[in-house]
Amino acid sequence: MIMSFSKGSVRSGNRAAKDLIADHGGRVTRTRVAVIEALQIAPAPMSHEDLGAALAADDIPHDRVTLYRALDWLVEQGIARRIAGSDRAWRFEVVRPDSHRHAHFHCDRCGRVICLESLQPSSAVSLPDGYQLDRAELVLHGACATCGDGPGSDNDPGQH
Amino acid sequence: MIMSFSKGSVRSGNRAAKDLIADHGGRVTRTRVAVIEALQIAPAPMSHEDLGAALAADDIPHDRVTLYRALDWLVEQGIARRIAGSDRAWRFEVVRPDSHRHAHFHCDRCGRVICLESLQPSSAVSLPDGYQLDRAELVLHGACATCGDGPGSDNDPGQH
DNA sequence: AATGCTATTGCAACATTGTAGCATTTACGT
DNA sequence: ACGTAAATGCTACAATGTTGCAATAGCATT
Ligand SMILES: [Mn+2]
Ligand SMILES: [Mn+2]
Ligand SMILES: [Zn+2]
Ligand SMILES: [Zn+2]
Repeated sequence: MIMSFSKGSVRSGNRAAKDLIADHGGRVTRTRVAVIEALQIAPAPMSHEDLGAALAADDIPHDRVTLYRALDWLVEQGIARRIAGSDRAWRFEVVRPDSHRHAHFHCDRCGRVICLESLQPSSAVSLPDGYQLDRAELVLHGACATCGDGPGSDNDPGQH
Repeated sequence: MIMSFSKGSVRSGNRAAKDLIADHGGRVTRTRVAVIEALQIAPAPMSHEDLGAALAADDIPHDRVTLYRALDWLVEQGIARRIAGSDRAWRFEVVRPDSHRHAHFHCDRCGRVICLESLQPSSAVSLPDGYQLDRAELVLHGACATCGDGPGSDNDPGQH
């Protein structure tokens, strides 16, 4: 039997996109596969716009709505995670077996978001009676290394 | 000399809206005053939509855009604070002299947001080199007391 | 390999939340 | 009471999603 690796085999901890989809009882479609693979190689959470551009760059035909629905499904299935920034655009990251929930840094100048894997929102918070905690989102705001350089340099380096 | 209190004199710690505006060098306008007063009596952060409804209920004519601009100005001046929920709508709260930045709870079922005044995002986080922290936003997600009651009761009690 | 079922897609229309430009009005210092 | 810049109130426009529905295409079965 021949074992073949999917073309973008990426880095350790990532499962083949197709298997991941099939194992969750979904149909393996062009857009789903492409989105998972894009998220797996991404160094940071990607917005819907980022993903659309990534697919386009790979000549993968896709529809805006389909992309939204693919992402919804991935999140429902626990394959991806949704992150709300301070702009109104969600960003997505693939859920890796090793990594847990973590905080994010959102650069208010260029809009880039980076993962702070080592910073996990403390879950031991006391809520009012009757309130049920599902998850905590911690987003730090400020200027990233690139943007913080020149004082007052509010550049927008392509990335959004 | 006669000392008159503004009609909605509200609760301790709140300054008269007009003074607050004037002290920041702004012009005292209908919408600004109404927004501040609405936020001062509000038990929880209000969305733009909430505020529009509140003004309408008080028969205060206002324009959508003007409301947005009033809120922008209040935030710029540090009179109000903007909170990003997980829906795409910002919410606003007045900055009281006593209270500091704090976390919020966002009910994913009814959309209500409540302040967790006692929970302040820890500011002692270590960021990558060159990153500059401005502020931290911590939002807890789950079900509020009202929504958590009946299992699976995803009601939407008017409040959004 | 062809068939059938239904999960997904693709398109067009719509919804929500916010911005931009610009002529008109209004707050307020004089 | 006046003059003037700050705010307003329109009308458009932009960004980000969602809904409905007919057409398509995965994939299990034959
Ligand atoms: Mn992350
Ligand atoms: Mn609050
Ligand atoms: Zn940046
Ligand atoms: Zn609720």
